Amino acid sequence: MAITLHDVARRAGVSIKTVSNVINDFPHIRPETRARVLAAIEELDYRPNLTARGLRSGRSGAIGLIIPDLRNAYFAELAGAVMTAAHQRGLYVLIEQISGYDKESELAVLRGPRMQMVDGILHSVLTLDDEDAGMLDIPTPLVLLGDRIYGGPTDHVTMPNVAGARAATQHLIGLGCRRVLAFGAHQDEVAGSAALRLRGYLEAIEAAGLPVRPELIVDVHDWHRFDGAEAMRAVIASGLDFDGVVAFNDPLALGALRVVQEAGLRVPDDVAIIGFDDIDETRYSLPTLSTIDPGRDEIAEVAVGWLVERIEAPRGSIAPREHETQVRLLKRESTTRS
Amino acid sequence: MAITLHDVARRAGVSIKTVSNVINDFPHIRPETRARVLAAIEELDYRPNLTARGLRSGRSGAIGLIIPDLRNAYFAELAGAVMTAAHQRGLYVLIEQISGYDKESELAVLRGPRMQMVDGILHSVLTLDDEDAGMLDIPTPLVLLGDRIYGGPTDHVTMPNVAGARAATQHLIGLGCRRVLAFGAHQDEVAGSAALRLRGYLEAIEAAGLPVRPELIVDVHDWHRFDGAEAMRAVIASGLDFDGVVAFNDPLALGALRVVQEAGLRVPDDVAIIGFDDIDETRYSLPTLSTIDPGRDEIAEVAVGWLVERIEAPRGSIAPREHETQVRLLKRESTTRS
DNA sequence: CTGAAAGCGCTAACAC
DNA sequence: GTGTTAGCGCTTTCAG
Repeated sequence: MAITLHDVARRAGVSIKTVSNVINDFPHIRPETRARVLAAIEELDYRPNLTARGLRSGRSGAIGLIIPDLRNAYFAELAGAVMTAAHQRGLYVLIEQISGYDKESELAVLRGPRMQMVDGILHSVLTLDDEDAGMLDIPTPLVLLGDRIYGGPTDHVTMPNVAGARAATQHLIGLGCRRVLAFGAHQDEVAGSAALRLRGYLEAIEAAGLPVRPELIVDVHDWHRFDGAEAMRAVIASGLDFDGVVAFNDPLALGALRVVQEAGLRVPDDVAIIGFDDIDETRYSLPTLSTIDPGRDEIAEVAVGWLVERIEAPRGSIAPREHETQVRLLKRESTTRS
Repeated sequence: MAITLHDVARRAGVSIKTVSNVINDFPHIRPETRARVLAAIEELDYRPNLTARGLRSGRSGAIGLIIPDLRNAYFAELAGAVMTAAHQRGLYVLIEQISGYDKESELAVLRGPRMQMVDGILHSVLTLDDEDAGMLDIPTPLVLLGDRIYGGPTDHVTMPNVAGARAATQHLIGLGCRRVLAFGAHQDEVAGSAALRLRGYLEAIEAAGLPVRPELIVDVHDWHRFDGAEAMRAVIASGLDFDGVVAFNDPLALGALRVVQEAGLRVPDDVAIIGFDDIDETRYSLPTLSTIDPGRDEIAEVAVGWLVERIEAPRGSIAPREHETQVRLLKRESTTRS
């Protein structure tokens, strides 16, 4: 059996309350008493039982992080940033992946037993949209990540999806591209990153006075490297003519980059390619990949900060807030024509 | 305040024990009583308080996973595999990253407050070695991942580091390479993946009757893509002559791959390159990267299975076991000469 | 400044 | 089959 407060109290010749006071840095303790308690803690190698503390105080000291998939580098990097921000505040992070690409799976995780014991939840929205805002009005403090829910009941930390995709598309048009692929669309959806990035693409095309060509909008359902490669293979096999690619995330872009070059096209001279998210890998592909920096550390820092505020404030006392990070276009070799 | 067992019991007109019995699928409950309780649970939307259950039962339902760094794709992919294996057994996973590259940081995580509330720990060893085996004799069930501790007090699931590196090196020698770089060594260490992979390299060089050239052993401390690129830049700047690279992990190989090609060398014709770990990305680089498959899913499955056995068995009743996955050499373009 | 006692929500003995 | 009771280890009143 582990050492408890009682053992320490007995050893130090005080009551458990005094030990508890010392541990929790209560003021008004005589220095010699404190020293005696500290010595007892040291000698017995006492560690407080966090479960018991959690039961009594109603706080677990954990926050939940719900993300689509750790194998996606963007989310792994985001998870790392969230863990760093949380640890600085003495919290630990319970990561959950959304098992399926549908609303039921997503809500199941949010309401599941695992998220029931955390003090607050950071939820990177995958399929939920404005219609589902009501489902998010849960008792646990919640901060949403990613672009999808507007007018929701809680805080929302986003990256500038529309503006980012618009900037990326404008950049390619500025390079002289006239047949730019929107690569990774989900045309059956009205909200979500895919829809917003497509909107940014369309805005840039129209602003430049170019025609919107439906055949240049390529749907790719999953956003892994593999899917980008497969989709690009199909595009090339179809004989479609194109000279630029705005990929809706970096793995898609990297998969496409590979296949484009395999087909004998030069990047960026024949085809310019730009991604989205600035995962580490984009700095070391050949050629290096231009991309949109979503401000990952800033997202993590703001989101954790707001979540902590919500955990500490009475429920309902904080009105929904929104934070959008700054767009940063990172120009690398895949869009630098000599 | 949340709904408790008492609320359900009152609603159903039974005692809390009966409700508890229903929830825990005890036999010997009259069907109509069970139905009444279930209805009350439904109506009140009751969810058991896992913290209270944990305090009472001494089990939290969580296992800890200690890994060096989530930003490293290998560990992110491993974490995903571990979460899958754990969820199948109804456990959740608490991931912790080791903050610094030293024994103190590593032991601090292992003994820290967060790992104190889990039922068992999966620890992917970073800097600890045989000397530290004693430090691992902790009360919490523990299964070690990665190659380093021999004769330790607990189970150990490893990948064949020596054999893998030997196979990789032999593969390059078979291609005709005579000056093969060992890329990513930590020559100040005697244990750990770096030391084992170096040993495999040396074994293959000697078995082939080639001279061991110290200048071909390149130390690279961190194993990120960036470090691989920087180290390869230095190698090329130094004018060192080489025709093959056995990189000790995939990001190192990918960083090197990039810089080698930038310098005008062709891969695999001038320089053949092979990595280690089979991260997803190796399938989509240009050229695709040959690598060693460490059997990630197998590692996760065996490790979680053994950990669960240890959690359920009395402490000390299971003798230390070892499991080593099979070597699989994946030949891709970076080592396929026409 | 420190001690005694209550109780967070649940499970596990043991009655009935 | 079901109810009663105790207590997991801690924090939190409330006395003293």
